Amino acid sequence: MEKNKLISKIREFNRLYMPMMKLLGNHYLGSEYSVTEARVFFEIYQNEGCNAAHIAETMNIDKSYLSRIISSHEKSGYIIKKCSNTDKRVYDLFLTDRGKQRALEFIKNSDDEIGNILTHLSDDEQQQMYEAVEIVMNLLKKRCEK
Amino acid sequence: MEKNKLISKIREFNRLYMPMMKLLGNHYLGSEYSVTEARVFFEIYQNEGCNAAHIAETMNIDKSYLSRIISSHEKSGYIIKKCSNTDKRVYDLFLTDRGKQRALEFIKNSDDEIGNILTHLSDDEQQQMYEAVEIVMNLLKKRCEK
DNA sequence: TAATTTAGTTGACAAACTCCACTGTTTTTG
DNA sequence: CAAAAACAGTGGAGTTTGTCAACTAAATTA
Repeated sequence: MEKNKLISKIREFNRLYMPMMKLLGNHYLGSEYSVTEARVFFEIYQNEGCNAAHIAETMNIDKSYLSRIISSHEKSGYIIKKCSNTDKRVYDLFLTDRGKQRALEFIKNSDDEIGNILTHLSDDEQQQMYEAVEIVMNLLKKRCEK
Repeated sequence: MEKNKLISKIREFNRLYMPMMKLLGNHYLGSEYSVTEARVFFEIYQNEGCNAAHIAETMNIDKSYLSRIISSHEKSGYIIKKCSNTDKRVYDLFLTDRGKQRALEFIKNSDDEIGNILTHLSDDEQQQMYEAVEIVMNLLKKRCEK
């Protein structure tokens, strides 16, 4: 009963939130990258030295497709593949300096986008928003811990 | 200062939320539909009698691609196109009974997915979540009103 | 050491999406 | 009102994005 109310609230939230955050569509925030390409980028950014198998698993994408994306990012000079010391099949993945710079640009764009959505909020409302988001996150995270 | 904290909180939220809700990837909740195809469906569900131009604008997709998606949904017996009375270029779009039924199935799947995420929450936590989501939504909506 | 599994690559293909030119209609404007 | 411009939707042809299966080479298992 209560739960159904919550569920439909969340669906309602999703319908509002996703388009507002421009999280739908194929291009990452109007960049030249597809969402998938950008995510691969961030995956390495957040987890320097990870390998393709790890990315394929966490992103749940085809390894052959991923292999090509990685090659392409490498050709663009954004990432480098270092053959692993412990396993010659594996490449450890790193962002180049240029790649890190690019990641920061992406983050800046994303922040600008979000900032834009928040312009109308007073300091007090921003505070309320922060607290509410934190509550939601903490409740969602409890699941992950199990 | 405060605002930047809020912005990075929201980015953090997005990183957690999107994969958890399975809102990334190409297929709508594991259905046979692409996310775009499913959204066209919902757009008509929520706005019976709308036309293609309207959908193309709100979804921000190519009109020729949309035209093909609409044809395909029509062939599948999910929607019908009624030539507009007032403008012979335009078709008013409606879901068939079968289409409405399909929409309900989609919603059910989505609800199940969300329900799954919430299973570990106590009644009290569900209540907290509801209130927090509502706060966020109301704050976000203020923007839309302007 | 032979059999199996794993990381990554490649080729061939299919699905998703875009671009542009076009038809027929409506609206604008001179 | 007639010509021009704008608009809704369609179709052809292409690009991009993603999938599937077969393969190489290395690591693991038995």
